[in-house]
Amino acid sequence: MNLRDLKYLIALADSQHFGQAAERCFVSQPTLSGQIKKLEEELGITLFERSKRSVQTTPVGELMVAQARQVLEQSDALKRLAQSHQDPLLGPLRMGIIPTLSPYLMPLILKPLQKQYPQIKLVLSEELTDTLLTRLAKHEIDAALVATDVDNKDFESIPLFEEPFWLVHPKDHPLSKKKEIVQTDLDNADLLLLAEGHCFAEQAMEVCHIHERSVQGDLADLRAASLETLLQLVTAGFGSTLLPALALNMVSAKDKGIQARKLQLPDTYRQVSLVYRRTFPRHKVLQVFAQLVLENLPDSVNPVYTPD
Amino acid sequence: MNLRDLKYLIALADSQHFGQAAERCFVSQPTLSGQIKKLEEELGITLFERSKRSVQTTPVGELMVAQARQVLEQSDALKRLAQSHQDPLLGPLRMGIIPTLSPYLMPLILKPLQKQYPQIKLVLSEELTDTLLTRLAKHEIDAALVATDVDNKDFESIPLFEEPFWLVHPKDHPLSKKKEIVQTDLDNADLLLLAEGHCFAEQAMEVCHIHERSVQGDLADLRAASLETLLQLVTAGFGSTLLPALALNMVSAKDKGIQARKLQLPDTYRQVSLVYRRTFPRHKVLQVFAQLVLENLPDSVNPVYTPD
DNA sequence: TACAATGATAGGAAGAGCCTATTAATCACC
DNA sequence: GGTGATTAATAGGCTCTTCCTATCATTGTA
Repeated sequence: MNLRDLKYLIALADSQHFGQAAERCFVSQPTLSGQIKKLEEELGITLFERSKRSVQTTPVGELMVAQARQVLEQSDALKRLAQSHQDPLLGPLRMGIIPTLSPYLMPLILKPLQKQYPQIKLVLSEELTDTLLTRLAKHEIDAALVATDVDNKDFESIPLFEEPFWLVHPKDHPLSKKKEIVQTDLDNADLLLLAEGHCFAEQAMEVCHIHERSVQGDLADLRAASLETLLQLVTAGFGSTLLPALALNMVSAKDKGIQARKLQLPDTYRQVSLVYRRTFPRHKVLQVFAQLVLENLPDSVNPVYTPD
Repeated sequence: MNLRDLKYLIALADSQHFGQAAERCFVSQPTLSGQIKKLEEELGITLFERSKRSVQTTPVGELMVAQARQVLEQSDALKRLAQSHQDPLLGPLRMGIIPTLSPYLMPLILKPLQKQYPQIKLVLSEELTDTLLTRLAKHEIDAALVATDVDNKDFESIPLFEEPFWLVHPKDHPLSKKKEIVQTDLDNADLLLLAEGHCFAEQAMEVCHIHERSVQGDLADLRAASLETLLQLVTAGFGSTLLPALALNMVSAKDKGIQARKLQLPDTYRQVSLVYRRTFPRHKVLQVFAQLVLENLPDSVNPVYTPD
């Protein structure tokens, strides 16, 4: 049995005429005649009572025709469903993003995204890099915005921008007297950093060559769960911290008692990129997304993405 | 698109493994692989995200799979429906029957039919021969029990039995003194017959060689609408009448004031047969029906049907 | 590093579907 | 009553699809 056969069946039931039904199906009369006969043999029932001069659907045939219409209706629904999903921009885009980026990047792009590409339905998950990559591998998310180089042959990355690190300390901190922040300053800055797992902490320490011992709280549980908390601690005078550039909007807006200073050291930034499975079929939507991020970045970061 | 393709799609979605899915569909892995690829191209969407090592259904793919299940479910329903109608005995048998036969034959066969073939659903229509044949041609009924030879190349007949004519008259009628009824007696019998259209009246006159003038009521509206009415008239002394043999059960049971006598004239009977369209596909159910009628006839009629 | 597993590709064989031409039967119209 | 038109079925041949086997490329594992 075949969808085509069912079309023939319905055409013949509608027209009660082999020739006309064949025409409606764009085949010759012998073709339709033969296929109907085969269908009858396969189903084991007579669908049409033929005289030499006319055709009439049998009562059983009517039942079959009604059911055949159901089948074709469902298969048409399938085709329509497929058609409505041909646009790769359409459908949910399940995006993971790290916590040290999400609250500062997302406000910048959500509105433009909604405006320029209303068909893209962004579903966000805020989690640590490891979790994101695991979920990416499990197809639970489609892509992730992370700040680490990903070395996995299943994944590919689109580098988006470089985000410099800034030092943030209370205004009455000894460092506020210095014009420029140099390497050794960091070692004496009473640094507060995020808890384990946040790539930002490790990256900051690595690229800024900070020794473990320069960081507070390893033992005293003074490592914070979010940049927000961290900033609260700095404001309260517990020490200084490093923040990624995008997080600075928050600082300037909120508190006058603290000071933010761009590091003048080389390579003190992190690179944010969009990671996705090499096999992800809707590559287009990622390009669109990357492009849109770039168009809405502030000057405090350096774009690196170049669309093909 | 094809029902087979949808089976492949579902198998692959279920097993997430080309080889296993192919096995489940009794085809080789390259076959399934190729067909899935073709289906994806036809639908214009990626149904599965393949890495070198594994397969995963895309979100759009999941939608398609769900819809494909709907299609296959409906097509399975069609097959089941067909299967359940393969028995030609099954389903309604729309039977027409003439009024001078129905009330006497049907009581004899309905119970045995119900008992021996409970799957046959008899739908009865009681109408004059002409109407029955018209409806038969229009496929409104499947067969008809009539008492006339049908000469129509679209129709075929199964002769069932010969039903003799009896003369019925009041006990105090002059004819009751005669031992045998002969031709000339009929001309003086004050015959009452059925109204126009009933084949029985015409047949009776024809086979018994009755002259038009021997019949009452042509002008005085004394031709009755049913054999029941006719019998009432005879009982009331308005004259005599001819009845088909099966109708005699009624007479003997009801009234002692009248007398029924079998005609000893040659060929004074009518032949009851089962008429159907030559093209009617469920010939079997008609044979079964004819056989059953025969088995339940009283001795007052002569069976003529011989099953093949 | 060799081997097993997996999906994709190539090439050829078998089958299904389709078309044209024709037949057989019926109907309608002189 | 004969002739042409209409209609469904059949025959024969062509084409496209589907399928198989064999093979390759890649990846993970022992």
